[in-house]
Amino acid sequence: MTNIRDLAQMAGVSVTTVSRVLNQHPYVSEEKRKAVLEAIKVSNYHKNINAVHLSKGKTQLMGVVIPFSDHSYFAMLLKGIAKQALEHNYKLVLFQTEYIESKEMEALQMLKQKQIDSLIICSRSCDISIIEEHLQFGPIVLCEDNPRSKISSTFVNHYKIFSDALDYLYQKGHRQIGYCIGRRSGTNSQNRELAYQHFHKKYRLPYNSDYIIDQCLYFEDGERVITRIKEMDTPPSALLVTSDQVAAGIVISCQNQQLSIPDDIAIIGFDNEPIAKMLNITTIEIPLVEMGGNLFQQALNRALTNREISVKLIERGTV
Amino acid sequence: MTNIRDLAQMAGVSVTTVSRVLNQHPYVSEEKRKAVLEAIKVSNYHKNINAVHLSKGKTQLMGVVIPFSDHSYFAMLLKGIAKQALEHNYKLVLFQTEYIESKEMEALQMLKQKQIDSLIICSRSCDISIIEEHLQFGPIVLCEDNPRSKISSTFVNHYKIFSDALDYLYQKGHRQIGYCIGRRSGTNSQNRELAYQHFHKKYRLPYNSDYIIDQCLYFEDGERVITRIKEMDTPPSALLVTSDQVAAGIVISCQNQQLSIPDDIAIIGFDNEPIAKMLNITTIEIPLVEMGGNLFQQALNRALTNREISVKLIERGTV
DNA sequence: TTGTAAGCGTTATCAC
DNA sequence: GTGATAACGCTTACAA
Repeated sequence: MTNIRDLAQMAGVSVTTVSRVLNQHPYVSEEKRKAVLEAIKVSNYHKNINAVHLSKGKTQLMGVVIPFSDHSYFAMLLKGIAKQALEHNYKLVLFQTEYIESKEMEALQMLKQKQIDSLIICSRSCDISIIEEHLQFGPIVLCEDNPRSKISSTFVNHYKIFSDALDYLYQKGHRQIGYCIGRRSGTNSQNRELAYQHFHKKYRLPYNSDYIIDQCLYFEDGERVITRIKEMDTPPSALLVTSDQVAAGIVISCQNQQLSIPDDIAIIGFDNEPIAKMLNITTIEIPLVEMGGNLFQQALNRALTNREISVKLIERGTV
Repeated sequence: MTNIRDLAQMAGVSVTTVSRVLNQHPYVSEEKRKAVLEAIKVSNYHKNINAVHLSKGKTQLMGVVIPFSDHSYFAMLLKGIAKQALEHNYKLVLFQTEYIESKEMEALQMLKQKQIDSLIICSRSCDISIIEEHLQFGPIVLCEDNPRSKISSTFVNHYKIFSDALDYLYQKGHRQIGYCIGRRSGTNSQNRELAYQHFHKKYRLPYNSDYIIDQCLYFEDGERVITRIKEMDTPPSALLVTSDQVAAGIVISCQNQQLSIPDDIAIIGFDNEPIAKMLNITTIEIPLVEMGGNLFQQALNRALTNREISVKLIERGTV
């Protein structure tokens, strides 16, 4: 492997001059530039980027933490991040954590060790205080509403969205409303649960924890939801489903099992994915790709910013 | 940022000893080890991994090229790769190319520049000769059947699979068979097209290029397929659909448009995703996660291996 | 416009 | 067991 010193020797110049040519800096005579370029060509030279990284203390690598790479919500966030990354000449290092805390720690570890310049955590498992401790090693951004934290974030107000959606269903006459969620433990999930509790208090409705169905991540989970609902003595008349994929699975399951939508059960999905349009599912549009782009921008800066993204109810045929 | 030299000074030992402790090498007295460990603790020291990379000439980073991160086929391959990566203490650098050649070139560039140790290309855009040229910089593996090439690969025999599936449909009485595909230009796609042509020759069936429908990637593309088929004077009686997602979209579309499956049109999907089971779709099971794992293994070695993975027809209700 | 030389933070070789 | 010291390949003051 030929290096910058070999090049300097071949071209009969100093390493500085070679470096200048390599990084298109000014103040190099055309003559020497050509000599260097020639040397590069004949030697089939390529920069060792690790040396650059060590020297500069930067890697142009950004870490992205997601629990599952085959889940549409995260895939869309990732799409937005990847697009911005490309434009800004950053590469992405992917951490697929499956919500295992130790895998998330590995990402933080890499930030500490300077292998990545900054970190986007799309869904967090480990404690917020641990994240904060790592802030000294580089920008970290989250995709959740964490007031009074020192961490930048892009988020939607899940409390408000859930409240509004529940109100909407209430206006439509629903009194027994359940919801489906991926996991119950995240910040976003907890905000939703809070909204759910407050809703029941506000309208003095009986609170039924059976109506909260978790582990709803993929299309096929919709089947389980319907099976479970059919077993209930007093099933909910409406369901908030925090993923259009799952909502779609529910709709299909209902077809298979002769349940009528929205008469037997009303459905509101989330995200407004194409599948929701196709199946005519009422949903709450969340601009995930845009959010991904915003997360990237925040990770690029050191500034502390918390940006709320607004959403839109798309009324279709499942309510 | 404290470094290994500071540590040596603090602990009153040499950098070598510190390095030994850091890398758990033998031949360090318990006494000095403790001193070093103590220094590490009080100084909040962390290795600069870039220096390690430079020194070792390796990064423990593996590149993965996929066209779309929100496509289930690639998401599953990625899942398998990520799992192995974790076990072998490798991190993944993701290149989302959208089939744009220049983005694939960036991945090759990083291999050249030693920022990644090896590269897995799940779906290739650029010429095979370009890949071969880059083989000198590190292992590159492909996910396609490229006989007589010097490139390692894990693949399924798309020619044979397609031939068998077409024969199967022929036995079931179908004479007008079409197929849906993502793009027509990849090696895998061309093998399938070849099988399709040979099938028609073998049974002396009229060949109708309208029966090949491309750009079929996502669930929602199923709708377009059905729209198109309904416009045909002599529509196919069966469809090979190279993705269960699209097959599922087709099945739903048929429901919406009062087409009966398999009477009006028979469907065979690919991959055996959960959605196929749920919608009772006959499909060809491809162990994508396992293939991903195998790709990783090959990328880890320098040996040239070409491994064919076998598949299985899962008979359900759409044929 | 050009070059010298001092980093960047490790690992590896070799002598003691 | 231990420690100098030379790589690794690049960037960047600073000097000329």
